[in-house]
Amino acid sequence: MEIDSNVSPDSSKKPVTLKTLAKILNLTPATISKALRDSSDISPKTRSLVKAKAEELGYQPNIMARSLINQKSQLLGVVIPDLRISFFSELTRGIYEQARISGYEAIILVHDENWETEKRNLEFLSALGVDGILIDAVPGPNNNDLLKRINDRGIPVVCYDRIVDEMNFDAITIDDEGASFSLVEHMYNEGCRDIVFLGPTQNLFVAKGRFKGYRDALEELGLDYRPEYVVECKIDKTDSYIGMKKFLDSGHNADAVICIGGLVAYGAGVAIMEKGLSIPEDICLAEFGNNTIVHTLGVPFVTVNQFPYEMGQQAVQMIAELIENKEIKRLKVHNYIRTELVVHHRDKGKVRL
Amino acid sequence: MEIDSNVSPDSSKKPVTLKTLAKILNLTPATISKALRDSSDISPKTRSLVKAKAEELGYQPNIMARSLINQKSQLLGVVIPDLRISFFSELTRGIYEQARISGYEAIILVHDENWETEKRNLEFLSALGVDGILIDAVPGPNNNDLLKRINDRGIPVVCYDRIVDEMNFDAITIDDEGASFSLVEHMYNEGCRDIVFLGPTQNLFVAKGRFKGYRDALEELGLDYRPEYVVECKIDKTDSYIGMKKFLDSGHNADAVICIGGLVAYGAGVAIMEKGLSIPEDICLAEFGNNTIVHTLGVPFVTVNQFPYEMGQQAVQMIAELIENKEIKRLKVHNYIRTELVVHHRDKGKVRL
DNA sequence: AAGGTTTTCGCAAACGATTAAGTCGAAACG
DNA sequence: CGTTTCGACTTAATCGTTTGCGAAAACCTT
Repeated sequence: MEIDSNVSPDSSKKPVTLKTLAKILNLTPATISKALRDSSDISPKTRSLVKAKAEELGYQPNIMARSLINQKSQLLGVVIPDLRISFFSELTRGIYEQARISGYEAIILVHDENWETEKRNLEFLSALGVDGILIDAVPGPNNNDLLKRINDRGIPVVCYDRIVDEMNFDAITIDDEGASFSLVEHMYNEGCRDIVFLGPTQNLFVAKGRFKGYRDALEELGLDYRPEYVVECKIDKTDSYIGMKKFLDSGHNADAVICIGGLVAYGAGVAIMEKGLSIPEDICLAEFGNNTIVHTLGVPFVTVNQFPYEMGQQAVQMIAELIENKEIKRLKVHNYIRTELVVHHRDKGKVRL
Repeated sequence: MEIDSNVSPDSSKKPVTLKTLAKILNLTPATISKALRDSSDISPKTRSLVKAKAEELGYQPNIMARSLINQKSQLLGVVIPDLRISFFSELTRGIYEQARISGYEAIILVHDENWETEKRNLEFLSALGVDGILIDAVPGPNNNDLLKRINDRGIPVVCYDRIVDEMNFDAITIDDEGASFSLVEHMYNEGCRDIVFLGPTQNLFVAKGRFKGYRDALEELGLDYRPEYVVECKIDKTDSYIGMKKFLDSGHNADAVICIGGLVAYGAGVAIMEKGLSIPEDICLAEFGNNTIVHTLGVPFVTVNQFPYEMGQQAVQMIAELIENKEIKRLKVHNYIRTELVVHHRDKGKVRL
């Protein structure tokens, strides 16, 4: 501890407002406001005078006050599952960078796969008065009513990555079905025949799609669909660990595991390695999202790159458009973003910047 | 594209305000406001009547309006370098979870090691009217004036992880000097004698501290300080890659590299492996923060765990206290958070949930 | 110089919520 | 029964901005 020399005892402690400037310049707040917004109402002389003073005193328009009167905040609410997953942090990056470009500021909130947290987030965003909401929802219909109410009050909603079922919001996702199909196909070509699907299979657009791709591929490739090879688990590393462990203990053979995401793949990977099996020699591990957490297992795996940054960008573009022409809109838009199958090898020379 | 059945043609599209409720219940907005806040001014009957109606219509107090009149937003501004680095995302998690507990909502913005972005972020937060600001600053004094002005206007500032030089804000960091010292000591005990320091060494409290710990340890251990073993680079994987590459190409021997953070360690790791050297057999790699990105190199490394979650929590507690007793404060507080030396091994059985 | 036009600025209301002060009627008191 | 007190609600001001309208002053025009 040391004496703080930076606290000027009677520094103003008051923000500079229109009123402050008005008083100093012997004008009214209205005039200052107009001058700063380059209204033709105000003479060029006064305009530059005002601007100079505003600059000097470091005037900053109060966003809250402005939003109140304008009924527009230029704020975008973003709800996202978990920033520690690289897929999501990259996606978030796409969102807030594009948001600035489009003239908005992104307010980012995490729901942590918990619908009550999601509820709080949505309520907060709505109460804050954001102009639109981007949501990567918690599985399940828990907050559908709330979302509907928010949407009914004129706040557009766009889903990204995961779609909120039966709500018909505009959305941007990958082609889950197709990507999942390709993944199974790839495994097949590598010689795998006993392919496990790990993750939720319902309640979630993503889950349904990826599961359908899995089933369709099996059929197309002439493999039997065996329900015991579908291991249901939550999007959670512990839950997937338990699920995978149980499967392995049950004595079934597997030579590939398709996981619905990075967290699930991580849990599965741990279970497999604990069992003394090696990846990919004994079991091929696959997931969606090319997540960093899977890399920490230190073993090669197969992944579907979803270009999260681009997904974030496009989500913002969609919501921006919705905000700007609210009335015209009558159609549900569902855009798909490209994907790419990536096979990681043990060859460490391949590590890239 | 499909017809959107969810757009109710003339759904109100109007948020429910105090006025709305007032009109419906034949009362004035003032009464509603008081009723909802359980003022003894209002009779129990009316109170429950109002509450019922508010619940029914899903009334949400407008945060902007409330903040305007209260001159308090219950918002915390958080500026952070890069959410893709696990140290920061974990820290952010500590922040927003503690923020809720303390009754605030955290507005998270990323500066991306760019001082102009940092400036925009700070200006936005100040204009938004946050009650306090938490900052993990961009190195350099670029925004010191702005920070000072914001602070002078009564918005408390707390630094976490990195300290803003010469500003005397309250802060929470690790004991950079001590941790760095221990790291060098550890390397020495492992037999390393040619230890490189990689990263910035100035302009940044963290950098200065870690660099000082490095120098002090060398001296204590009886090793020569050789300036050519200090490789300056920015907190950026490409820049550290270039720096490390240059060092290796110059023919110097090294058996350990202490990197200032995860990004730097990653770049260094790539350079080392590209050179055909192996980690840790030829060169030990060390960093601060136990960052996931370093794990993606797939090699064992040494790290200083900084307990980012706890750091975030404590940062919030500090700012909350500052906000709540603004006038009393006269001392600069600098709290230190514990650290822990972690040595990662190649033994993959050790992978944990 | 008188009338007309334009420029330049002030007035006042509004956004939604909060709160001190005020009102009005009814119960309580001596 | 007159007066006080209190309960229950309303009025009005406020936070910082924005904006339509009105008014005064300046500029033309003939």
